[in-house]
Amino acid sequence: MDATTTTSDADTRSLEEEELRQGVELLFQAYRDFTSRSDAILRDFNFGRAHHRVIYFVGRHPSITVGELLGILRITKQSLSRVLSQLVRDGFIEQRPGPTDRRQRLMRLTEKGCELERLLSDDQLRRMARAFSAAGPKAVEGFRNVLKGMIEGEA
Amino acid sequence: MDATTTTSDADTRSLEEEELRQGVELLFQAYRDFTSRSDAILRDFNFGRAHHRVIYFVGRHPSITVGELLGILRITKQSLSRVLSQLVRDGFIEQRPGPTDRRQRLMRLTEKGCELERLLSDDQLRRMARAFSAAGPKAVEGFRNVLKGMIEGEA
DNA sequence: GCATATATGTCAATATAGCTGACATATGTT
DNA sequence: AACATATGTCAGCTATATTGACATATATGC
Repeated sequence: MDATTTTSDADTRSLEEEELRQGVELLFQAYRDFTSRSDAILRDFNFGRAHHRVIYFVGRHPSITVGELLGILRITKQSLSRVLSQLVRDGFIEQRPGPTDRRQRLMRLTEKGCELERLLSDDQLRRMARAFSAAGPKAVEGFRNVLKGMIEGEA
Repeated sequence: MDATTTTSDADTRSLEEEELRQGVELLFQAYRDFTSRSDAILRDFNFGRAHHRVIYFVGRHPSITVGELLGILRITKQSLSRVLSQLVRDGFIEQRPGPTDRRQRLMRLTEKGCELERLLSDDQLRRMARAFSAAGPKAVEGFRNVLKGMIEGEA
């Protein structure tokens, strides 16, 4: 009945919309596969994806404050608190009072935290590297530009 | 202290790795913003993102079976069951026994389901359209190619 | 110095979305 | 008849988020 296997009622939609929907679907699947790997490692530490995100962003923004991290993650401080206090307690992240504003807790990865970060990132970076080199530099630039256009405020 | 504001210890990493990490970060932020919008609409229906995904994929693959949907979503039937039975009960999705294999439940959106699908997709499609047209057709192709390279098995 | 605002932490209750395991039913296949 | 498959369902668990309320330390403005 259907000429196409996957996009059955595409006929009733414009080509342009079909292109957009294909983009949505690709993004969903890529993100799903992208995040579906480090979980085994995390489970060994009794951690979840939330811990990964915290480790990632603290690693990338050393001396970040709690408030800034909340801004990046867009979650509540209560949600962050649970994972963050575990990470601090277990020695993956250390906090120091801010030099000028001592209310702040500046965070950075410990040596142990760096190791875990690398362990966790490895698969994602490899996957990204594979996709980048398969698609080529021009494609990578396009990838970046489209993503930037999708990010809030960067439009 | 830092010459760069965001990527402080980039200096100790290769340019290539920095490019990959930038990709990871962009993907995270884009996906976060991309999915952070339809939620208000969903809440009016007492639905969550899981419902959205089911509606989306049933809309895109009419006559899909439960098993196929599970394969796309990569969740367990118990997880799917909760949201799917709500959607069927509330008349957004209808199920019919398969014509050849009557064990199957072929699913499709009802009229009501189509309306909701459009309502939910609108924001995401608009956002995608904005990013696509801002970045240009070459970038869109690159975007697609990189994402495809990140999808399991498509490497 | 007092009042107020900010940065952070914490307690408690709740919701969503996933999981595993076990078992049931209907139907198809051999 | 025996077995396999597609689906459904019950029960309990976990992770991750939410809101609301309140506490503490520190900054800042007057």
